[in-house]
Amino acid sequence: MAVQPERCVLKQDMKYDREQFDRAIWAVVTSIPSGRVMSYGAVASAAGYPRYSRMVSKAMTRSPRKLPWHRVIRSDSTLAFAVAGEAYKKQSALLRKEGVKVVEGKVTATNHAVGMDLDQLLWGPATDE
DNA sequence: AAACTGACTGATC
DNA sequence: AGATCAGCCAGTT
Repeated sequence: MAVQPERCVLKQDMKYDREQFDRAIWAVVTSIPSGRVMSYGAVASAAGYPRYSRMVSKAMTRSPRKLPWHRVIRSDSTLAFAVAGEAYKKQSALLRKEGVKVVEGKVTATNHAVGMDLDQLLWGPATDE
């Protein structure tokens, strides 16, 4: 099905301002609770920038503060770094330390609800209770 | 300025 | 389930 010609809910003629964008992204990432994860796309949308999933990582890299970057994963629940790479291993370790189950580079459950369906695994301000 | 590059995604096969 | 693909959009060559 052809989902989304209508570009979700947000500003499609908004002007991209990096400063502002970064702040919004940092705020969302910071709000992800320990033991929960969120996809790049979900972070972007929650920040008010649907379709900007690819920019999320850039914004996080630019952050002067330490963000819980390890809680951001792909929408298919896999980790975004190269398998076996340093970052990949670090992320898995950090997540597991928070009670998140990571199997073969894939988050199978968070400590919020072990064994839930993939859809419900991703935490977001809009979908969380 | 044009081409190439990703810590991405949803659809399709 | 796993691989491919076109679409995505600013950043980097």
